[in-house]
Amino acid sequence: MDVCQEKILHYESVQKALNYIPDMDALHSITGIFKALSDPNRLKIVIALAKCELCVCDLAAVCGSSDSAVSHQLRILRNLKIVRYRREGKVVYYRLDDHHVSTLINQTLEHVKE
Amino acid sequence: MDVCQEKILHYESVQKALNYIPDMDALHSITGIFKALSDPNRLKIVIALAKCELCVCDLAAVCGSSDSAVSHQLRILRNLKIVRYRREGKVVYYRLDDHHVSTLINQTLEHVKE
DNA sequence: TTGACATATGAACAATCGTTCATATGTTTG
DNA sequence: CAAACATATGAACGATTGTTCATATGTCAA
Repeated sequence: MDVCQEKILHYESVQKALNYIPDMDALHSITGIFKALSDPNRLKIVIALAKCELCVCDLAAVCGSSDSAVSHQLRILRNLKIVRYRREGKVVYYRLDDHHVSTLINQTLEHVKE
Repeated sequence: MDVCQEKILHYESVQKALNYIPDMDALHSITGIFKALSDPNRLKIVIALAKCELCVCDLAAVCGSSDSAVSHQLRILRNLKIVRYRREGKVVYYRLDDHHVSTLINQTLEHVKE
């Protein structure tokens, strides 16, 4: 693993730090999760789903936004495998699919209380 | 706390979920942290600083980007009180300032290993 | 089949983001 | 003092984002 950078003041510290930087794939999957949780409406969705299964129009009520906007956001969360869904007639129920995200959200909610 | 939305299929579940949604201020400070960690270079910076104190040009080497770009990113992290710094002559040393973020990063790195 | 309903999707738009480049600030050394 | 160096900042740019609106899909009930 080469570091081709001309100006480094503390070479050993940089080498040490680089050992902790995940590879590009892992890095992108982490930032993907964080980006998903960086939008207020998406965060509301995930917090709500961390507590109970809900359908699209319920989530729209939780977020205070339109069904369409929520559906778009859910697609993003679906693609990231953060949520999963099941259809029951006309209604589609969503819930969390990633236990890492579950614990992340629960820990975050604990931190907020402090 | 009123819910003024015309279409809700599961009113009780929505009410229950709403109890867990933090107020707007808390919500924005959470999404602010997540947004900060949603950029690959900023995440690299924070991971590196979770392990050791580093100066700007060291961090540029860690990220593989320019000093200027890193400085801009550090300003964002500073404004969010995620990092703090100390000046020693010409060199400015950065380190993490928020223990919530420290534990968040360490837990995330643990999750990556699985 | 037709209408109503729940959800999904595509296009388009303003807004936000992260970089680059040029330049400014602050510090040390000669 | 001036020159060199480490860092910070402002303007500008293309790229990405989240919403809205219109429309499509899928399901049920009459």
